[in-house]
This record gives sequence, structure tokens and C-alpha cells, in this order.
Amino acid sequence: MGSGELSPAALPRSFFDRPSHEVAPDLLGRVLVHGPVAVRLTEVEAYGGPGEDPAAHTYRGKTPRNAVMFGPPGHLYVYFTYGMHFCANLVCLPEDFGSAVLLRAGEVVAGIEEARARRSATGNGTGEGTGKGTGKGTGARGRTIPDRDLARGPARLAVVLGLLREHNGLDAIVDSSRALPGDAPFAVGRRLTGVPHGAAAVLEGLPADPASIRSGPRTGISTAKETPWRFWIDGDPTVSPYRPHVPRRRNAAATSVGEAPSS
DNA sequence: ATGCAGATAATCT
DNA sequence: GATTATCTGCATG
Repeated sequence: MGSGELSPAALPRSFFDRPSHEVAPDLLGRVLVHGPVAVRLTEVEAYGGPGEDPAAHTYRGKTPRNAVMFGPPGHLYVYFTYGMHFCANLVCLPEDFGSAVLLRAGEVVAGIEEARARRSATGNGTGEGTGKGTGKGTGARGRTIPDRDLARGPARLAVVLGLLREHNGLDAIVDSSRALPGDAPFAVGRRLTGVPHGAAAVLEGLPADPASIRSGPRTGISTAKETPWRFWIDGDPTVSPYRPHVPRRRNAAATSVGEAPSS
């Protein structure tokens, strides 16, 4: 479709040295490259700093897990959650202020075969939910994953880009002029962009038309539900479906304090 | 199309 | 011990 050309220029660190809720909408349409796969961001969520955003991992201060968010801007904050998923963020504001933008969904614009292979593979990150009636773990799932679903959701996006625990803290700011001839170039749109092997970079891409940007409450959180810091490109098929947070009690009888049996 | 339940482990109380 | 910035398959309309 879009035969338009994606700009291969890398975004400077200063782009991220702003409040996350300002960076977030500007990130729509940009392209995150890591290895052979590139994703054009279509949905993101901003998370604020200590004391100001109850839904943020940094709300209660610095811990080993969220330490990267207190580092310099432009780095990846990758965390593990629900015992099986990784989610990726881009750190905002200067050192010592913990905030970031969660990358919720995007369109795979390069390395689609590798992306599909990663999503189809079992045994890593996102695979089979309930091992119930699913076929053997031989790898392929029954049906082919539609293109638009490859990176539709934060955990899926992380799988597609190959972002794991070891990439937490990886600098996503790359000096394009530094790319060496030996560094594998990536085809993004119709142009080539050099990103050193093993590095990640955020490219200019085609910034979303401001008129097409929508915003609303963030997904899957139990606090600060009103803060409209989820941003997406209206009408884009790769935007994930909104899912409100649902508290789950593992066992009604297990809690020490019994719930009132009212309806 | 929408909704529910289960999976699974790091992190924090 | 509870919660979690989620995803998937199966059930139902």
C-alpha cells in the first residue's frame, strides 16, 4: 500500500527528553528497528513519574526492575509480566526522572517473515495460552497469523522485534553516520538504513497526521483509569482492541477474609 | 463479534 | 500471598 517512503533518519536523543505524554503522540508513525525486523508504531501509552502517575511502575520510586527508566532518555525499558510476556518502552526525560512510553502496537514494515516465524514459534514469550486442546509443540499453529495481528498488542510487538530481558537498557538512539559498511542494512519502505548489528533505533518514519491521532484511557491498568494517555492512529487495523482491567480472584475461598455473598 | 478462564513467574506488600 | 502496563482458545450470540 503506502508507496510513500519512510524516512530512514534516526531520531535524536533530544526527541525523548520531554514528558512522556508529549513524546507518545509524536511517536506514532515512527519506525523501531531491531535486527531484521522493523515496526511502524500505531499505538502507544505514556506513563509518568514517581508520585505523579499511580499506574506507572515508577510511582513508588526506583527499584531494580524499573531502574532503566531513571536512566537517560532513548533507552529501552523491557519488563517481564504475567509470567510469560515481555513489554517494551522507550524512556523519556533526563536521567533521574522515571517515565517512559509503552509500545502497544504497530505494523511490521520489514522482516515480516522473521516476524511471523517468531510469533508462530512455541516455547518462547507469546505462544499458547492454555496448553489445552492445542496441538503438539511442534511449532506451527493451526492457521497463519494475519499480517495486521503480528504486532497488535505490546507483548506481540516485543516478540516480533525479538526484545527480551537482555535488551532491557539497550540504547535506541543510533548515529546513522556511524553505521559501518559491514553492518546489516535494513530495508524500510524502499530505502535502506544502516543500523549496527545488535543495536536498536527509532527512525523518523512517516509521522502520523495529527488529525488522525486519537487518545483515550490506558489499557489493562487498575488505577488512574481516567488519564487519557493512550494514543493511536485512528482507523489503523494494527491498533489493538481496548481491554479494560479485570481484577481476578484466583480462588474465592482462598482469601482469608470472606466476601459478602451478595449477588 | 464479545466474554471468560487459565497460564505462569517476577515483583512488591 | 496478591497483583500484574497480557494473550490465547473455547464458549456463546
